[in-house]
Amino acid sequence: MTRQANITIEDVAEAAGVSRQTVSRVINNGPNVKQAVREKVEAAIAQLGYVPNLSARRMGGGKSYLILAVNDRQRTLDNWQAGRGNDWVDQMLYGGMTECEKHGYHLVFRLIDTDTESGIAQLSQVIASLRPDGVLLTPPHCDNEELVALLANRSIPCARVGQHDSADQINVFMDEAGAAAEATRYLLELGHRRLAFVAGSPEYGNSRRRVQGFREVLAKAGQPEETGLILDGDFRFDRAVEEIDKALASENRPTAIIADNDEMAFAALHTADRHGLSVPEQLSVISFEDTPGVRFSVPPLTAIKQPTAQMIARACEKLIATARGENGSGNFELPYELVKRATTAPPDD
Amino acid sequence: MTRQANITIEDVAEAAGVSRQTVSRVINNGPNVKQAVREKVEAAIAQLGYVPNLSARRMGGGKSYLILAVNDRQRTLDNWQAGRGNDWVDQMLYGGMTECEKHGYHLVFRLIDTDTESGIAQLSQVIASLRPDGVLLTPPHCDNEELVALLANRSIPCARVGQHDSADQINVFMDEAGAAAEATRYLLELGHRRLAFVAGSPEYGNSRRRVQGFREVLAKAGQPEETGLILDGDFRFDRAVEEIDKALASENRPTAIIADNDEMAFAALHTADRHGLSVPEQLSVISFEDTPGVRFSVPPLTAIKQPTAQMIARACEKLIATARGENGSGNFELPYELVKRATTAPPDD
DNA sequence: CTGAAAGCGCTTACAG
DNA sequence: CTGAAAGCGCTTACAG
Repeated sequence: MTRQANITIEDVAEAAGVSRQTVSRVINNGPNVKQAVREKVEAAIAQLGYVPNLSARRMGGGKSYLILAVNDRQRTLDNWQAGRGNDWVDQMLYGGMTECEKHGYHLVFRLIDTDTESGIAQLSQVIASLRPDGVLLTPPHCDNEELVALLANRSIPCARVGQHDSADQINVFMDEAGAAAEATRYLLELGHRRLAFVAGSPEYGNSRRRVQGFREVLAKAGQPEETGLILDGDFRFDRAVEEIDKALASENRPTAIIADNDEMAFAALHTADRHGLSVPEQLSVISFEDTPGVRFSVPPLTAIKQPTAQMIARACEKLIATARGENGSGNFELPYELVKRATTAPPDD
Repeated sequence: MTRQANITIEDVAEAAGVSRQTVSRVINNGPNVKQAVREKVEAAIAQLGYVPNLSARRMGGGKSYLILAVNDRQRTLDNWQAGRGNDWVDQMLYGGMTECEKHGYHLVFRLIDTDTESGIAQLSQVIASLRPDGVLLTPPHCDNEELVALLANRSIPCARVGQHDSADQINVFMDEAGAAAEATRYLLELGHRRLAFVAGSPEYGNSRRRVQGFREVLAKAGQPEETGLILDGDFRFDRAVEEIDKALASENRPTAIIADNDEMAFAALHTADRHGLSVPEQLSVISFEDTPGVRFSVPPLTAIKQPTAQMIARACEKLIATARGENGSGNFELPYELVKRATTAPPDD
């Protein structure tokens, strides 16, 4: 093991008997290097244990080899603080780090406010400081056109995870409306006729798309208006309990509930219990997330499993391709899965 | 909002009518700047929306404003892949990101192999490339003297989270032996006389310390040798099931089990069920972690709650202090907590 | 208290 | 196919 620190491109050049420039070509896989020279340089690099200094590369006008992954600040912090875990973040890191590593990139994870004004300030700050080669926006930031415009203005490639079909960019998503539709059809097939959808925040485009998928299936099935109740949640337990409580207390209470996330699905379980309704016999529940708690819940929740890690990985891949001068933009849809567990069954009555 | 991109120190200097040097003094809170000049510069910075370029700062010989947080590669990846969540990582990010942000630092999270040879290679790689101002090592890396030596050799401050009392460094930890002792005493007080401790990997110093705390309490209580059974686990479910299975099948089966992590505690719950033993009536279980799944498990697990986020935050704080030229080294013990839930009770027989 | 100079380790045009 | 020059945006000594 070579213990000597701070080996520079100059050291490699000297050891290989070439110019600094040629070494640069080799480490950047540039053209115009004779095979013999390339090998000599590579040998010197290996022998000295040379690793290019990222800051210098960036300063030289090259790339930063940094991908910035941005997530919703308040929700992430809340989840962490409550010790609730945060599977979405875990899967972001999983998909993002492994993909970045593959290409010699580093992933920097950041939390940014949902409020547009401070979000803009925070994002400007971090991109000015880090100068990432690409920025990855997740919900709800992926729906924020001001953030997207800021990035465009600074000529930083942007990947929107959870955003559909916006032009000239990298959009990675799953078919949210389709997933909601599939969950709805499944409940219909089980025989349910009074369904409720506990929506998350309308700030999230995905929430809107799911509500839409839910509605369309019911309309197509020729169900009357009151078949599909929309409850206005905000992704949180307490608010969901309130809304579900009212719904279950009504005369024509729903026999099945689709929740926009796990926390609200737990709220459904909780509220059903308070109303003395057994799950799934008297109330079916489907969640729109599939975090670890879901599988351990009692009973284990039927849920839509999102391809989070895969979406983030794809976004990073396309961002890196773009940084390399290839055209990475496009729309990439990844498959979800409806995982049937123990909270869904035909209605009792 | 100033949309102009790439504002440099030169622009600020010009706007404020001072030299680049003076601006540098202001942004680095250096001495020797007249109040009036400082204010003029600060106004220019605010007006232009100037944010220093990190790469340039590093290149100029300054700090990188990067803290590298290192975690066990294989275990982290396994947890993520299994969709099991990873509360330790979440809490690392929570404590690390918030603390780093406070000081204008960025946290970079990295996975490094436990195997010393590739671990060394990966760590050299990433520090040569990123040049962080400090590196934070978690178990089991915090116990790896080669890694610590590598960092010392490169003059990069190192904080060991989970390492106790190593000289001349930043060590942050909780009293692992004390926590194991407290859990053990609690079981003894409940009336248990045949206890088992499912140990994690001996690669982890903390595992060894806990086993020690467990043994000492039993010895002090004058319990005979066979009172405290040590089961050799490896933190994983399957292996723990095997070991616990054997223990529960024995004639003098333990009436209480302390597991070195949640997964093995779940294994205890699972195995108890297979043996027709009810928890806590016929078997008490205490876990040495307190991840979200634990609170949702049936029954909810009694557990030692580790101050993970706080330890990481403290480590970052001390690393940043050291980077600033202050002496951050020392030993910092943070408090744990025994959270009593539903898996512990007096023994039945 | 303030500024002019040198240099960090690269890459990007530009020559040859 | 290869090299010499310039420059990226800062900070660190060094002058004054």
